[in-house]
Amino acid sequence: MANDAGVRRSSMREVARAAGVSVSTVANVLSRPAIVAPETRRRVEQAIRHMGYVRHGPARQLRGLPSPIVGSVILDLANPFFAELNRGIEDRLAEAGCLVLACSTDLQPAKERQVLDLLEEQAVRGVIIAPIGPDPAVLLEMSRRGTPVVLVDRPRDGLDLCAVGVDDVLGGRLAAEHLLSLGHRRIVYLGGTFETGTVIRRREGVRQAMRAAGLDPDDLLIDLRLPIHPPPLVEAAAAGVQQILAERPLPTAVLCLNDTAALGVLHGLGVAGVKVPQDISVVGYDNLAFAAGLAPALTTVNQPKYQLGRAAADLLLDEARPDHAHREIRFRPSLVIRASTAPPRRA
Amino acid sequence: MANDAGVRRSSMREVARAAGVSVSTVANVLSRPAIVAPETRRRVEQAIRHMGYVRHGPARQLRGLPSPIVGSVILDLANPFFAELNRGIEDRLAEAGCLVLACSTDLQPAKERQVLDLLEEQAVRGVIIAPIGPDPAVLLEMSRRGTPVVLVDRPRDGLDLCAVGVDDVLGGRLAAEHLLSLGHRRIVYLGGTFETGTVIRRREGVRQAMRAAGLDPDDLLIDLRLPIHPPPLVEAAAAGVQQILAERPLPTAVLCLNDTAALGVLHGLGVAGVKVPQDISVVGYDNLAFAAGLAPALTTVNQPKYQLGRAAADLLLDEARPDHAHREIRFRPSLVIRASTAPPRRA
DNA sequence: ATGAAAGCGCTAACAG
DNA sequence: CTGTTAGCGCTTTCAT
Repeated sequence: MANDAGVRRSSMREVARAAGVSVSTVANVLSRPAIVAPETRRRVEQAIRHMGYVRHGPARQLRGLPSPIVGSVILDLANPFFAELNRGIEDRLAEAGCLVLACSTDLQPAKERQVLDLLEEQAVRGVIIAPIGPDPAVLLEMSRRGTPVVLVDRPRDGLDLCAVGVDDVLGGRLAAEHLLSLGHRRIVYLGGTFETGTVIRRREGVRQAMRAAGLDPDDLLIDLRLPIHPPPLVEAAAAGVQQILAERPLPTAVLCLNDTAALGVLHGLGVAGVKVPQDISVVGYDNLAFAAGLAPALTTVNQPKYQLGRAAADLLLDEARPDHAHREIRFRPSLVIRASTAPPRRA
Repeated sequence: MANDAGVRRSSMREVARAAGVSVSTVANVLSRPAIVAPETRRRVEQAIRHMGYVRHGPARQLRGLPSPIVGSVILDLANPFFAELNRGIEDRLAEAGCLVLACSTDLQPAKERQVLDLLEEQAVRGVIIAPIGPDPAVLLEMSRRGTPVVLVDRPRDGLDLCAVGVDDVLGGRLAAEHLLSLGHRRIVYLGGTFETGTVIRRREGVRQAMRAAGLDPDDLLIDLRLPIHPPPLVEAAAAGVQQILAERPLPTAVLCLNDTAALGVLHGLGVAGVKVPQDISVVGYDNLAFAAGLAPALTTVNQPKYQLGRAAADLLLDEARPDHAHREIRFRPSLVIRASTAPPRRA
C-alpha cells in the first residue's frame, strides 16, 4: 500500500470523503461529468486537484476496462529498422490513447517466451511481434486465450492472426536483378549464422532472379554467413570482408543482409584498399537514414519501416472491434540505386 | 470480461474448482509451491496447464504487489542515441523481471504531460525521463505522490530525485579544444531552434574552452540553429550547409549537435564541392555506429549511451529499497579523433 | 442527482 | 496442509 517513501496514492474513497459525497459520485465526475450537478462537480474536482488524486488503472482493468498497453516484441530496439518500425507503432497507438511496452528478444527464443508470458500476465491489450522462429504455436495459443497477436515480418500463411510485412522475395529479386543487369556474375549473399525468415526469403528472391535470367544460382551465388549477435554487426561485417576477399575467383558484388552490415563491409573494403564500386559493388537493405550519406552513397532496398509499424498498430487496434476479421497487409520494397554499385571491372 | 472473440481468461477460482481445491491452494501452488502437498500440487499444476491459466497481473497489483512496468520517457526512440540508451534500460530491467514502457515526446511538452499522466494512472513502478524543459515541478509532484522518477540528461541540481547524465560542458570543451589546438579560429556551433539542456551546456563548454585559451567566444563562435522537428534532421542539416557557406569570412570548422546532423552536413558539403577536412573540419556528437564508417570517418564525442541507460535503471530499481537515498551518476564523455578534422587551410 | 452494494481476480492472515 | 475470509480501488446497476 505505502511505498517505501511512505507515500500512498489517495483513493476515490478519500476523495469522496473530502468532498462530502459518495464514491460513485466521484466516479461519475470522472467518467460522465455531465450527469453531476455543477456545484457537486466543482467540489469534487477541487478535492481531486487538492489531493493530487490519480485514477488507478489496474483497478479499472480489474473491473473489465481494456488495458491501454500494447506489447511490441521485436528482435532489437537498437536496430534502426526496428526502432523506426516501433515509432510507427507508438504513434498510431498514441492516437488511440495507448502505450507501447517494447521488448527486444535478441534472437533468443528463451527471451521471447519469457517476455510473452510477462505480457500475457499483464493482460495487455494485445501483442505485436516479429517472431524469431517459424513456429506460431505459442502465438496461436495466446491469441486463443484472448490476447490478440499481430505478426510482423512473417507471412500470415493462413494463420488465424493478423499480419503485416514486406514482400521480401521481391526485395531480394530487385537487388539481384540490378546487379545482374550491370553484368555481375559472381555475387556474395552476406547472411547470418542464424537467419530470420526475412533474410531467408530475400535470398530466395535473389536465386529466383538468377533463374529468371537463365542463370544457375548455384554457380553465381556465394553464401557467406556472419556470426550475428556478438560481436556488433558492423564489426562482424568488417571482419567478414576477409572471407569475401579470399573467394576465388574474386566476387564482383556483395548483397548484404542490411545497411548496417553494408556499412561494415564498406569500411572493411576501404581498409583493405578495395575500391567500391570499381572493384566490388555493395548493396544494402533497409535504406536507413545514414545510407545516403555514406561514401560511396549506398545502393539499397527501401522498406517502409514507419508505415509497417503504423499498419501493425492499426490491425491490433482493430482487433477490439466486434466485426474484426484477421487479415494481412503487405508492402512492396523498392530499389534505391546510388553510388555503391557499378558494372564489374572487366565485363 | 469476455473480449470480442468471446474468449475469457480463466480465473483462479475456475482452476481451483477443476482441481477440487480452494483458491488459496492454487495461490500457494503458484507463490509458495513448497508448502503444498505433492499430490495436491500435481493436480493443481495439471489443471493450470490444461486450462491455460495465466495469472492476472492487475489483480495482483491491486493487492499491493509492485508493478513490473517502468516508463521510459525520452525525446525520440528512433534517434539511435536514445534507442541505445533505452536498450541499456531494458536489459537492466529485464534482470529484475521488469519491462519498459517506452514513450517518445518529440520535444512536445504536451505529449510529455500526457504520457506522464498515463504512466501514473497505470501505477508503474517508476519513470525514467529525459525531460524536455527545465521545470521539474511535475516530476517532483509525481515523485511525492509515490511514483519514483529518475532524471536522464538533466543535472540533479539538488532536486529530490535521482539523476544520471554525462558531463556535457566537458564534452563541448573537448570538441572545442581539439579544434582550437588545430588552429581553427572561426567555428560554427550548429544547434537547434529548440534546444535541450544538453545542447545548451555543450555550447557553454565550447565557449569555456575558448575563454580558457585566451580567446573571445563572441569573436570566434558562430551560432547557427537548425529547425529540428520536421524536416528530418539529416536533411535540415544538409540544408543548413547553405547558411554555413554564406558566412563571411568562411568558417573553418563546424561543431554539430549530434552525429546525425554531422552526417547531413558532410553530405551537404560534398554536394557543394567543399572538401572535408581540407576546406572545413566537421565534428559530431554521440559516436553512433555509423560515425566510423562515414567518409571521411567522423571525429566526434563519445557518450556511454548503453551504460547511461543501465545506470538509470539501476537507480530506479534501487528506489524500491527501504534505505534508498537519491543520488546522481555522472559519466565522462571522450573525444574520438578520426578523419573529419584537420588544421584549417592557411593557418 | 446521488448513494448503496456487488464483485472483478487475487493475496495474506488466520483458523482448522 | 488446506480452506475461509476480508479486502485492494474501481465501475456499474439499481434504488432512492
